[in-house]
Amino acid sequence: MKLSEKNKDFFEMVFQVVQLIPPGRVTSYGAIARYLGSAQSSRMVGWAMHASHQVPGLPAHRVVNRNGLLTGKVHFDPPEMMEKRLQQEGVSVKDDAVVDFKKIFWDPNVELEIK
DNA sequence: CCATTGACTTAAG
DNA sequence: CCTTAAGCCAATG
Repeated sequence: MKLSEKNKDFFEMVFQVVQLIPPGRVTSYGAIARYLGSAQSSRMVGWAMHASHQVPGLPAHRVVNRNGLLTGKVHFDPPEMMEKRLQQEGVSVKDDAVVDFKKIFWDPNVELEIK
């Protein structure tokens, strides 16, 4: 093995965490970033999500911003699919924002435990 | 190679 | 409540 299977570390990690998000729950870019050790580089998580198109079955709709707003909904096939899926999983969305966001917030740092 | 942008976040006014 | 500014790192032109 040489320098072939590197790169994508961050992306892979993001995808894994996103897929680990349980139904009816949501998380934020910052939380994922922190879990990955990028703490303040929540933007990179966003970029990773931008590349999520190469990962089918990725529940990107469960990832919202710190405000619980569906900021990335416009990047979905039909933008309304994001909130649609969330509602489908039992997550109430109002005005492009997740209702009781704090309650259904899923923090990988907590749920996946910190070591 | 430099400049701009981006699915973010926090702080300050 | 809304606007600016700055920090962060990668991708794109």
